[in-house]
Amino acid sequence: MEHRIDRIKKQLHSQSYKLTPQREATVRVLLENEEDHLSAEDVYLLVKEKAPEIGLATVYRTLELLSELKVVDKINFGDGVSRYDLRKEGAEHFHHHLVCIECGSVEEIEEDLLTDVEKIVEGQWGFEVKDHRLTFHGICRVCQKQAVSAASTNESGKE
Amino acid sequence: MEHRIDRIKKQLHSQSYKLTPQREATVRVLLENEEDHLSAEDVYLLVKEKAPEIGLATVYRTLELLSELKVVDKINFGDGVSRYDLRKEGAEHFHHHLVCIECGSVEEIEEDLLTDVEKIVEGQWGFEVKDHRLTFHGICRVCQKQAVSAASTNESGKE
DNA sequence: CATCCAGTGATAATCATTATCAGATTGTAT
DNA sequence: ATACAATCTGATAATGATTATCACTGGATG
Ligand SMILES: [Zn+2]
Ligand SMILES: [Zn+2]
Ligand SMILES: [Zn+2]
Ligand SMILES: [Zn+2]
Repeated sequence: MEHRIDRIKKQLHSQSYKLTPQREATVRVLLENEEDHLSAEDVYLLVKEKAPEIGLATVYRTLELLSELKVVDKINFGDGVSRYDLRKEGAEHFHHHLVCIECGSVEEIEEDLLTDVEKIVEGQWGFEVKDHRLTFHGICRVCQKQAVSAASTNESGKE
Repeated sequence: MEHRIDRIKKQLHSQSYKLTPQREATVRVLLENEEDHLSAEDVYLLVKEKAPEIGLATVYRTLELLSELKVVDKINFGDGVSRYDLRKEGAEHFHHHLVCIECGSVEEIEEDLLTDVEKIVEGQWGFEVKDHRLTFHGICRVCQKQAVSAASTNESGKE
């Protein structure tokens, strides 16, 4: 934790930005909720618990700054809000997501998976890939099981 | 053109929706600008040229409806507006996009490219893929050429 | 005809995000 | 320490996209 804060601090300093208390509080919230996909509002409410004096605008500004520095990636799952996702240590690219259309859960995929596809895109389309966004929409493991058990219940009930 | 309108008409009827004049005008605009990625506002302005009496709300409603019927796909390139992209005839999945971070141009990729990746996701993550969104961010062919020629100009100018 | 109801247009309301601006904080030169 | 400039912050207003509301229309049904 402290280690990662230090790295981010250095990254900020390298562009002559400071790690102010507000920025640090925001980063801590992101680190503590790394598995989630928080909106700016979500982050704001969580930061407020520790640093009640912080303003919403500052949270937006901080997230924007972290986004420029590639500390976080901004992503949109189509529900009208931007979400902010910490980039894993040393990750070259943004990771992928599995969004369940039944329960709304979001799972992460760390593996790159796109190496071959990017080669094709570079070779065949002459497009120099810098980053990507890949999201799959479908049915998660849990919802699949529920569908199966619901079906067998119906069957035994001779519906 | 008429052929595709007919198919969409049937698709609407199959869910007991009607192809009203407003809806038809909207669909025609989408067909005539298939290569673009229009926002709701864009569509509204274009439809107004032919059917000046149409209201913005109706355009939003129509796009939402077409989206549910999978006639169009709603996509967000991160610029704060939703864009609507006609699904190609008979296409199983949404197509992919190449967004240039220099000039903002958007190129399309019809080829699926993700068959293998989806197999992995289904096998290894147990996730049943229904659809996907894949966007590459990078430098398009044109901007690459410009960068090269700019560099050689500098060189010959002994900058 | 009377009734019903999906669909429509105008416009108000909502909600996320951005802009503004005065005050606080920091670093630095004197 | 004092003065000064630059950065940063919080409150709040403004913006802009999208959604909700509501009265009205036109076609279908009996
Ligand atoms: Zn699920
Ligand atoms: Zn994620
Ligand atoms: Zn370009
Ligand atoms: Zn497209």
